[in-house]
Amino acid sequence: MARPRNFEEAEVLEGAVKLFREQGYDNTSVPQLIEKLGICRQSLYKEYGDKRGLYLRALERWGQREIDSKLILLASEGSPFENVLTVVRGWAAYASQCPGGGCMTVTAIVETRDDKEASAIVEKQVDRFERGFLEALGKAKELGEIKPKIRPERLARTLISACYGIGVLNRLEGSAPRIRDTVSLLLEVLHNARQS
Amino acid sequence: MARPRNFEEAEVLEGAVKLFREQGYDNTSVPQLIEKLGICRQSLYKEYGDKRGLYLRALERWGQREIDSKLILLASEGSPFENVLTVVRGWAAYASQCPGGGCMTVTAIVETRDDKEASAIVEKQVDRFERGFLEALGKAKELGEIKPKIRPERLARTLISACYGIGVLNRLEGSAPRIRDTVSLLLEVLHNARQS
DNA sequence: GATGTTTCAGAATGAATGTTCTACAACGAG
DNA sequence: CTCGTTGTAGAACATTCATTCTGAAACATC
Repeated sequence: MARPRNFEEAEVLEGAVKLFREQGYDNTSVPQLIEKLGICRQSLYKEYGDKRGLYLRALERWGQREIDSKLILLASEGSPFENVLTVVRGWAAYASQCPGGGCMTVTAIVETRDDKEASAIVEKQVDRFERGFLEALGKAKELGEIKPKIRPERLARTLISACYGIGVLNRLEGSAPRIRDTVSLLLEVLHNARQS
Repeated sequence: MARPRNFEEAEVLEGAVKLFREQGYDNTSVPQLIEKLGICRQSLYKEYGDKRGLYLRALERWGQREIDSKLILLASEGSPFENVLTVVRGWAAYASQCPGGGCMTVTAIVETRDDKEASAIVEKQVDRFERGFLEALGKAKELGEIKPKIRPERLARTLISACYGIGVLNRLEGSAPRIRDTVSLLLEVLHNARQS
């Protein structure tokens, strides 16, 4: 009953994630978004309200995708402790594969410190990630995979810190050795926590 | 032989550090700088070239001050290992004292990813910091304060990662427990590395 | 084929940005 | 005092930004 839209919701959001992730919020202009996303001005404003609206949706989508994949790994069958190791290794591998490139969440933490709505989205995702670690470690403890005196909460929180620390340093050229050694030491800590 | 200037170099730079640190580069406007720094437009441009010039100077000053204070602590008399502990504890204490507030270096890493000059300044400071840790840990090893099998490089790199990881998380509300546990675990790792 | 509705494409708008220009003020030297 | 120099104050400028507005285009229905 009307002219068909020329864009696909999913593609637009995906493109927005890409642009905002690579360039940040301020350095991505509306004209640029229009050009790269294949959506016209009017539709963008009709669909998302404004630039910030699109950003928030993109941020949420990025976090959802990023964290979901980790949670699936953490909750998958087999040894929960091994799953934790897999996620940590994977996080590090991702960093080393795209040096300089980056996690949108890290950018958002720094960029949107005064935007409560954006902060809430980020916090939610980080919390989900941490809970994922915590549940896996809790299960590992129940299964006797880690020593009784180890506190899963503390380990989970440290893993989160390490992950986002890696996320920042990955933005800094010449930090590959730092990331490598950090992960190596982290894995050693985990190894020591293991019930042998 | 001319009209005396109405501003003090040091004050201007100090104010610029404060503003850029709190708000970032993009969100700090030239009018705002003029208003808060007590320097007039013309003088700002004459003295620093442009806004970015002032930012680079401010970034350098911040890094200089921040890292210098750590290096002094790390190289001070007494046990080098204890000095490392002091700096780590101090870094964490600073974070917990100003939650949400932040290290200008962390912001710069994220904000200025395409600015080679700014990146160079940041890298230089981070390297200095890491070398400070490394030298202290090296001395500690010579003195037999840490176990022979411990590699100071790896430990130093990990400490850097942890510090800047803390710097990011400090921007995220509700991360105080994460920071606390991370430091606690970090100190435990150091404790285990100690030659008892 | 005409009508109604939704999308599209781009011009128009108004505010904010960084930077430059202009006129005036304050000093030291002659 | 007068002149040359340097700093100040703020107007003026060009650009860019996010956003809104305008008119044509593309479909479904009648």
